[in-house]
Amino acid sequence: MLIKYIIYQIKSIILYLFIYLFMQVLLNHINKYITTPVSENEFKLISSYFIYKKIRKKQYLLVEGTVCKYFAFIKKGAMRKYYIDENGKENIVNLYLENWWVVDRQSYSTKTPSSYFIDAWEDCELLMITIENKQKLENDSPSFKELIYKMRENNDLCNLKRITSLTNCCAETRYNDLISNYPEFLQRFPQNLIASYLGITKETLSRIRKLNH
Amino acid sequence: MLIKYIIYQIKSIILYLFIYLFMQVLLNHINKYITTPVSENEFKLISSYFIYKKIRKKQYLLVEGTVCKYFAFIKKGAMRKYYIDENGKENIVNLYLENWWVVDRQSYSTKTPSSYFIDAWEDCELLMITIENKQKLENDSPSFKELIYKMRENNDLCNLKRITSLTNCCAETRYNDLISNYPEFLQRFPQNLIASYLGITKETLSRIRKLNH
DNA sequence: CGATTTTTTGAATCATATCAACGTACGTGG
DNA sequence: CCACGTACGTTGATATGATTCAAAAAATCG
Repeated sequence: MLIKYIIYQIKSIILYLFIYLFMQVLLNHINKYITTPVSENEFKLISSYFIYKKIRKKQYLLVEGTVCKYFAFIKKGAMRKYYIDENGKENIVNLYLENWWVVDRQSYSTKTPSSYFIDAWEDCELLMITIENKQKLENDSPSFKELIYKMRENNDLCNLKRITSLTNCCAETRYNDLISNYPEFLQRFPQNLIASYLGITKETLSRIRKLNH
Repeated sequence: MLIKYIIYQIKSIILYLFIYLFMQVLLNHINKYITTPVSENEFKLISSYFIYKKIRKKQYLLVEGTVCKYFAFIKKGAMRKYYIDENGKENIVNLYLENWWVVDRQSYSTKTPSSYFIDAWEDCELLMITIENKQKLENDSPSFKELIYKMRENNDLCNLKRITSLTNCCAETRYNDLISNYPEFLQRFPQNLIASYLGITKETLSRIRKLNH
């Protein structure tokens, strides 16, 4: 019994250390975006709200028809957001890698069922916070609030760029721009997903790549 | 002298009444978006920060290379946001009508020079607030803060829809969707602007309209 | 290794752009 | 108020870019 107890204690200590280590990644990320570094105390507060979760390839973070409950930070892995159209085809809306935030803002802010699926393309390690705790933390931690604000500006900017790109550029330009902005995408995602994200067919993408040498 | 003074006073009263009337439009707009109606006092506070301005067709609200200083609410008229590409062609980014908010968020939030022009397509009446006063007002007026938040969610949603539409729909579908969402666009903007907004040529738009009978 | 997924290739087809010309509407100055 | 010029819209012929479909080749996974 004593041994069992000791093992249990050791396990929780290890778990605690792990989470602490994992949160360091988030801390670095936050400090990169905000003006004054996060204090020790504030960081403890932030840490207390996050949960660490591993999800395996193909597992869902969000399923169409359910309300988005979590804001997730990708510590490790790759994810995708997509919807299934009337022909049953998957349409990639977003691709995500390490240090990206994943959420369906529309669903969580209006509390309505999502029209998207979000799943893990690779095995993932996530740092997650519930939507309610995110609100709380935004009120209690200026740094976190600033981060959320900046991430949102960032996201907004990306969306606008994407609209401009889709409106005025041909498939080849869009592909080249994507790869120069996110070269890792090619190694981490198959070409058919990238093609879908760009709004072109996999055949077209294959031909573009052939021409590019 | 006395007469001059009286005239001056009458003028300012009239001006005040005008502004008060104009602000009613904004009040209605705000109440449509927020949960609890704006109180008398809060509305007075909001009113005090706005300036009323008429601008004539073709006049600029924002010029490329300058920093966006105002948040503008269109009380009356039509505006457009566009950029000029390397070939000197105008590319329409957004079209705006009554009760829309006009701003270059990227420019004002990063305080960097804008890459867009915003001008009046029709003679306009605007209710404008400086970016600094907008921040102040967001802190002092919960209703205004809620409005800004809601408008932003809204904008976000529109951008996402536009990305999906550009990625997966053909020109005809995009045009039909636009017209069913904003039927006024056709009466207020020439087809070449609408075509540019949709990312198609004016010839293609003309042919689509012909087929639609 | 076989099974499955992903990528490539070719041919036919479709959607949209381009270019050039003409038609129409509108507003301004004489 | 008319005539003119400018801006806007339509049409046709042709070119280009991207899709579709089918099949084979290559890569990946258990």
